[in-house]
Amino acid sequence: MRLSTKGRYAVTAMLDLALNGQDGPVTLADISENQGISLSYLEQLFAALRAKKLVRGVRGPGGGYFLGREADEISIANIICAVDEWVEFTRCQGKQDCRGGQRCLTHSLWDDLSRQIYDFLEEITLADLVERGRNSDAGCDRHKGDQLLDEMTGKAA
Amino acid sequence: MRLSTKGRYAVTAMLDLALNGQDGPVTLADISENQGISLSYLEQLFAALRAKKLVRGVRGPGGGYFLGREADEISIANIICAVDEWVEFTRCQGKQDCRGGQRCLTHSLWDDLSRQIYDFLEEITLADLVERGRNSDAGCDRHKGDQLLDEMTGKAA
DNA sequence: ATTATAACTTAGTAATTTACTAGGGAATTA
DNA sequence: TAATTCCCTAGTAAATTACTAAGTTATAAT
Repeated sequence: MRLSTKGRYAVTAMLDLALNGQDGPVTLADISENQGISLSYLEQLFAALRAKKLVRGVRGPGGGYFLGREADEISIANIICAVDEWVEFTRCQGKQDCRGGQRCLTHSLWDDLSRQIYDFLEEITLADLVERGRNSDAGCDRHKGDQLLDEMTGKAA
Repeated sequence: MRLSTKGRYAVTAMLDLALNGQDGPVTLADISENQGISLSYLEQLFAALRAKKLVRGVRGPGGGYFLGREADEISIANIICAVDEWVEFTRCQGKQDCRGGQRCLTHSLWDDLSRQIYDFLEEITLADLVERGRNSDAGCDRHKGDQLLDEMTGKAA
């Protein structure tokens, strides 16, 4: 089990697709600028996401990326697993002896926890996040950037 | 938000304390051998845990470490935070502009998720893990270490 | 057809984090 | 006094992260 900034990059990039992929594909160049992640690093992340069919690429001019499935069919666990490959279960696999059960016991307790976290993240989908964000008026502090923000998001001034 | 092998080390070490700290303190040397973590690395981890009052050290011969509070008063979030210092909230803090709301929106959605994970881990205590492990018969493959393990966990043979 | 676009691929690298080694000091017990 | 164990600092090898560079391939527009 692992959860790092790499996973965060992947999730926010996928959120970007979920939010902006309605009318046509989203280019990595766009995401790069939106999220402040280098283009080439994004390409690496998306290679992993593509391998797990979480995104679908379209080449050529006007191309870009779509979500590989509906947003409510993609869990956070799916995304994290794709880029962080957390198959880090410590079920003392033969090699490492159990040191009288003590090490093995704590490992097994950790595995239980790891499983709980996985199940938790498996239940949260991209669609959930977008939906909850919409409801709770989650946005940045609306102080001075209001006009600019409203212009871009299409709200009336 | 972050969750790495460092956090796992900290949690399993704390589990070690919870399991073996009933009758007297547990030495880092014991934990080192139990968990297969280098002594000096453990000292670094415990420096962080000590700073957050999650453990209490006793010096001198016969010394070692106790839990700083009762096992049901120590959450997994407490432990992870102590060693991984995940204060990694991306609430675009003035410096980084919002790029027309787009970056800020996904960041805020991530923060929501991060908060959800935190709340989840805040609800799980060391005592919970130990208890659930006992109930679900979580141990290693019960082949040869049975008697020894049963002795330690106090089960009848 | 040619050209521009944007996905794909590979190799290399700076920066950071992880996990450890080494060498001590300070408190406490025997 | 001596042994033990926590405590502290500095240095370092290994791994990971995040990026740069330099391409190739597929597709759409001209």
